[in-house]
Amino acid sequence: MKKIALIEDDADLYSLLEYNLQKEGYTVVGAQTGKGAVELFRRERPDLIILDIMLPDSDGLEICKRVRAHPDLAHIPILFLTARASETDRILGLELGGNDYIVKPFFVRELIARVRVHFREPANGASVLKVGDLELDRPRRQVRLRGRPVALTATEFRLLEYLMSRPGVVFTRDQLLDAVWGHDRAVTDRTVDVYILRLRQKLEDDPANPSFLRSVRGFGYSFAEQTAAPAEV
Amino acid sequence: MKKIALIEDDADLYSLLEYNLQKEGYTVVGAQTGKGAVELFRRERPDLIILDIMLPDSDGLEICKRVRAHPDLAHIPILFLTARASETDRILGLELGGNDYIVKPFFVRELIARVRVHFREPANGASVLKVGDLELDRPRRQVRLRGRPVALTATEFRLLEYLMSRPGVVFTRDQLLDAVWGHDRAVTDRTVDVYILRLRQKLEDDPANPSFLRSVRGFGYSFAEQTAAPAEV
DNA sequence: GGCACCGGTTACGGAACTGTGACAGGGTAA
DNA sequence: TTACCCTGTCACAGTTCCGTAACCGGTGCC
Repeated sequence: MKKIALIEDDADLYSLLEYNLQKEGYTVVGAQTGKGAVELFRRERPDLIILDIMLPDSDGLEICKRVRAHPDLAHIPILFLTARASETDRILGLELGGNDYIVKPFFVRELIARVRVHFREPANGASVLKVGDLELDRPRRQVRLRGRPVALTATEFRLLEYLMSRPGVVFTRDQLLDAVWGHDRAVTDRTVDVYILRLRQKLEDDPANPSFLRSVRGFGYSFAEQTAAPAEV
Repeated sequence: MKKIALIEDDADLYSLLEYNLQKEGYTVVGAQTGKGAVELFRRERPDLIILDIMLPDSDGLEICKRVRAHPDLAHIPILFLTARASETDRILGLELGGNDYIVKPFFVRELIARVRVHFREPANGASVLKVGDLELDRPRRQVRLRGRPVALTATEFRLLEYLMSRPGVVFTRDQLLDAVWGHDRAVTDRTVDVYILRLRQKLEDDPANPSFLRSVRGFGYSFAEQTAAPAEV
C-alpha cells in the first residue's frame, strides 16, 4: 500500500528494516548509497523517507535539504536514522526538515511504530463529512443528498471523499490520481474529468452549473467550501 | 500564537518547560495533576499536548485514550514525556495515539525542536502569502483583495505568486519568463507586460497608479514591499 | 527640441482546456 | 453463459485563455 524509501548503507540493517517494513505491508524502495537518492525519490514518489545521516558517499542532511527544496517532494515526511546522538545533531536534523530523529541503536518495533504514526489518519474529522445538503457517511459508504441516498460506484466515492475531506482546496488532476487511483496508476489524467462529470450528474441539481464540484481552469478541481456563494459575474 | 497544554507533575520540570516554551512564543496552559486534564483540554482547545505518563493521580495513557475518543479533541497531537524507556512502553504510547514519545532525561532544546516539527508548515513556504490587503491562498488557488476573491487565470496566478513570494525584489522580464513560463519558453518578453497589465486591472484600485505591481524602468517589475508608502511627489 | 527607447494598452487569431457522449474491455452475479 | 455494471479512453465541440503585433504616449538623452 504505502511506499517507503530507505537509504541506509549498512547492509545488515538495511535488510533487517526492509524485511520488517515489508512484513508490515509497506512497499520498500531504496538504496545503500546516498548518490542518486533524490532521483530515486523523484522516480518513486515514496510516502515516507527513512534516511541515514552518515552515508559513505554523501550527507543525509544535504539530501534532506534538497528534498525540502524540491516542490514535488517537499511534503514527504523524513525520518532520520543515525548514530549521531548529540543535542546539536538532533536539533539540526529536526530543524533542517526532518520529521523524526531516531538514534542508533534503536528498537526496530519502535521504528515501525513511529512510521505508523506518520501514516495514521489524523483522526481528522468526523466519520461523516457534511457540506450543505450533502453528507458523506464513511462507515456506511453512503452519500446522501438532502437525506436521500445517492448510489455511487467505488471510484466515484473515493474521489468525492478525497475532495470533500478538504473543502475549498484545489487539487490538480495528478494529485487526485495519486490520492484516489494510487501511485502505480496507469491512467490518463482525463479520466478524472470523466469521473467529475459522473459525480456532477449524480449530485448536482443542474450539472451545467455545478455548486459542489468546481472546475478551476488550468489547475484542476475542488469541492466548494460553502454551499452558498452564487456564481457572481 | 500557538497554545500548548502541559501536564507534568514534577514542579521543577514543569517550570523549566513552561519557561522555555513561552520563550519560544507559545502560550502554555497546564496542570501538575492528571485529574481534570481532559476538561482543561476541552476548555482551552490547545494546539498540542505534552503529557507525562506517570502522574501521581492518573495515567497519561488513559488521558490520551480519552482525548482520542473525544470528537473535538481527537485531532490534537500528543507528545509523551516519560521515564518509561522500555520497548513495549514506547510502542504502547505511540500505538495508543501518541504522536511522539520522549524518554527522560532529554534535551530541552530537542523537545522544543520536536514541538516545532508539529507546527511546521508543510515545508515549501507559507501556504498563504499576505501583503497589505492582498492575500494569495495557495491551496485554494485563490487571491483575495480586502477579503473579496479576485478571479485570476492560471498564468496570472503563477506570475503574481512568484512576485509576491519575494516582495520588493525587482525581476527582469527574462527572470519572470524563466520562473513562470519555464525554461523551454518560446515567448516574447513583452508578454510579461501584458500580464502585468491584466493583473493591475484586476487588483489595483487605480491601475494608472499601481500600488502593488511596480514598474522599474529599464529593469523590470517588482511587487511592492509595503502596502503603505503612498506615492510621494 | 528632436529622437530613440521604453512601457501601457488594445485587438485578434490560434492554442489549450474542459464538457460530453459513445465505446471497448473486464469483472461479476444470476 | 449471458447480461449487466464499472472502468478507462477517445474524439469532438464550445469556450476560455494565451501570446503577439501594433499603436500610443511619455521619458530621458543628446
